Amino acid sequence: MSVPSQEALVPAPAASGRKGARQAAGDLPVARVVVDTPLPHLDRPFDYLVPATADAVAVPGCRVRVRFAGRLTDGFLLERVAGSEHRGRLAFLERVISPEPVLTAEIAGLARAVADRYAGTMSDVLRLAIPPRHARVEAEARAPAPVSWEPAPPAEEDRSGWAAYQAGQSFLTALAEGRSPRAVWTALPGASWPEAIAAAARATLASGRGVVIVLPDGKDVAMLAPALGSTPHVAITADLGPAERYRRWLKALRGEIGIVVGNRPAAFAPVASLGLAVIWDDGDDLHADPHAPYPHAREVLALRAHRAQAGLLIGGHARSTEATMLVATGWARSLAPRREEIRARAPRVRPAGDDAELARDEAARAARLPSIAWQALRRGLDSGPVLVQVPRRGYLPALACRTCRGPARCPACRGPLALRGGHAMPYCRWCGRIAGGRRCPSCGDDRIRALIVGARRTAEELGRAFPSFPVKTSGRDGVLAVVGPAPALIVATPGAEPVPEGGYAAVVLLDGWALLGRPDLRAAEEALRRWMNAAALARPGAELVVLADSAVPAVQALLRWDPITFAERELADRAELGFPPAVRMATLTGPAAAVRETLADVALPPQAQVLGPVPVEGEVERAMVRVPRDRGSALARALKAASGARSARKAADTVRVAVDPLDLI
DNA sequence: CATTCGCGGTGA
DNA sequence: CACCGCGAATGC
Repeated sequence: MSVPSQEALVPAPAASGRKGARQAAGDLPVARVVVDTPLPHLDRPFDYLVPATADAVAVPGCRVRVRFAGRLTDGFLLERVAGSEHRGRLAFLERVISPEPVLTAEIAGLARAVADRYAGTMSDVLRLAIPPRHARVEAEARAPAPVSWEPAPPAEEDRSGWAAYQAGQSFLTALAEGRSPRAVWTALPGASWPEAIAAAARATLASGRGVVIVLPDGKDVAMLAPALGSTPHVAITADLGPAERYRRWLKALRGEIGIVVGNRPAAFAPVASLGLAVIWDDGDDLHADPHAPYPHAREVLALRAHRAQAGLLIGGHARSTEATMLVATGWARSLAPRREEIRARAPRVRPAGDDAELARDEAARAARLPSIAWQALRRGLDSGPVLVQVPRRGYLPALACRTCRGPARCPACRGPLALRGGHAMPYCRWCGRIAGGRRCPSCGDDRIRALIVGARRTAEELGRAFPSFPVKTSGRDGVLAVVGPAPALIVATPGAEPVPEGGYAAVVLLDGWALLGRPDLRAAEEALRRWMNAAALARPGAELVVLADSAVPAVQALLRWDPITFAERELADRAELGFPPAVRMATLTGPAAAVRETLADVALPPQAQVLGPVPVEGEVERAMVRVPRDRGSALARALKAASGARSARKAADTVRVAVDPLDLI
C-alpha cells in the first residue's frame, strides 16, 4: 500500500506562525506508535506521520508524544513503515522525546506477550518494564562500549557448589557452550545460593550472552553482589532513586553491561542477546506485581526465555507448585541436590505439636515455648546466634484461651478460630463452623482472647527467658541484614531473617499452626517455603524445632527436607481441585452489577467454568473463571474483549481482571 | 475530550 | 432527495 500524497493526508495547518504544511519524511514516513492509554479497546498500534524534521531521531523504540483523541499523549515508536492501513488522514508525531531506543524489539514482543497472557494492555506492561526517563542522565556521555563482554574467569567449580546437584555440572557446561537449558533448582540448605547463581551467570557470560537475575527484595540483591564480585554487572533496585536507576538501566540498554540483577522490574531489563534468566525464591509473593495486569516475574521470565531461546533457572530452597508444573510438563528439568548432600547439610528438625510439654522455666512458659524448643535455643546459645521465626504482626489475628493462652481451635476439625467483624462467636477458618460452647482442652476455660503475636512482643518474652543474651529483632519496620557469630537471640518475621555469619546454632519456628491455618489455597506451600528459608540459614546439623503438628504434610516435608515430593503432591491436589497451576484461572472483581454484566458479555472459550460470583465485601463481588491450561490464551483474549467493550462504551464501574492471581481463596 | 459517523427528520 | 442536526462511536 502506498502513502497518499501529502496534501490528501495533511489537514490545512491552523493559522500558526509557520507557513506551509509540515513535510512527512521521505523514507518510511509512517510511524507505528503504542499510545499510553489504559483503555483495553485501544490496545493496538496507531499510525502517525513522521515529520521530515524528525526523520533522523524518530527511530524504532524511541519515546514520542502524539496527539491522541485530542490530547497530547506519550507513546513508543514501534517501527517505521512505508504506508498505513488506516483509512483516514494521519496526524503527525507531535514530538520525538529523545532518540534513545528504550523499547527494544525483544521487550516490545515480550510486553505484548505478557499483556496477552494476563488479559492486560501492552501500555500497562510497558509502564512496568521501562523506567521513567531522566533527561540529564540520558545526556551523560556513554561509556565506550566494550568490544565484547569481559570473558569470565574460569569458573571456580568448587566454590559455586553446583557439583552437589545431580545435573548441576552439565547445566553450567550447557550455558558456557551457548546452549539454553531450563531448570527448576531446589537449593541446598546452608549452601551459598548466591555463589551458585553467580557461577551460572559467569558461564553464560563466557558464551557471549547476557543474563537477568530477579530476586525478591533488596536484601537478596545485596547478598548476590559480593558473589558476583568483579564480574561486570549492574544492580537495579527500587531504593536507588530515579536518576541512578535510569543510569544503570541505560547501561544494560546500551550494551555496556551483560548482567542485570534486580527485583521484579528487572525481568524486563533490556539485556542484549539474553542467554539466561534467573529467578530466586519464585514462591515469594513479592514477585507478583501489584499493578495491572499483575504479571508474575516467574511467568514473565518463562515467556521471555521461551521467546528469546534463552536458558531459565528457577531456584529456591523450597519448590513452588508452578515451577513443579514446568517440570511435570517437561518444559524444564529438575536440578535437585543429591540425597547425601541433604543429609550432610540439613538441620535436624523436630516438631512440637499442641500437646508438647511446655518449658518448666517460668518466663519460657509465659512465651508459650515448649520444652524442646527452649532446650534447643539454650544449647544453641552456647555456640552462636539462634533464630526464632514468628509470623508477622497482624498477619493473623489469632484467638487463644483466656487463661492458658493455648491456641483456640475448632472442636470439629482442630482448625484455627477467628472472629469475623461484627460477630461475637468465633468461627473456624478451615471448616467455617461457628464454634459455640467450646472449652479449652487443657484448662477448661471457655473464654477466648485475641492474641496478636508479633516479633516485638515475642522478643520481650523470650528475652526474659534468656536474660543473659542480647535479643535482636528484625521485621517489617527495621530489617537486620546480617548478624555476627556471637551468641544472641534473633527474633524475626518470615523473609526478614538476618543472615548469620557461619549459620544459626539453632532455629525455632513459632506458631506454625498460625501459618498453616491461613484461609488460603497456598497456605501449606507458603508455610513450608518460609520454614525452609529460615532453616536454610542454620548450620549443618543444627537443631530446629517447628511448632506444628507432625502429621501435617508440610511439616513432614520439613522433617525429611523433601520439598519436591511435597510440591508434586500439592500440584496433584490442585489438579484435583481444579486450581492453578493445574488450570488457568481468572478472577473478575468489581461492583456486583458490573461483574455480572461482564460475565454475561464475555464469549468464554469451550470448557470454561464459572464459579460465583460471590460477595467479597460491601457491593463488591468476585467471580472466577477456569479453563484447561491450553485454553489460557483464549480465556485472556475473551476477557480482554469483554472489558474492552465495557470501556469502549464507557461503563462507569470497572471490573478488575486478574489471571492466576496468588490470592484465590 | 475532539472529531467523525450515521441515522432520522425536514424542507424544498 | 439533498441537507441538517444531534447523539453515538471512535480514537491514527
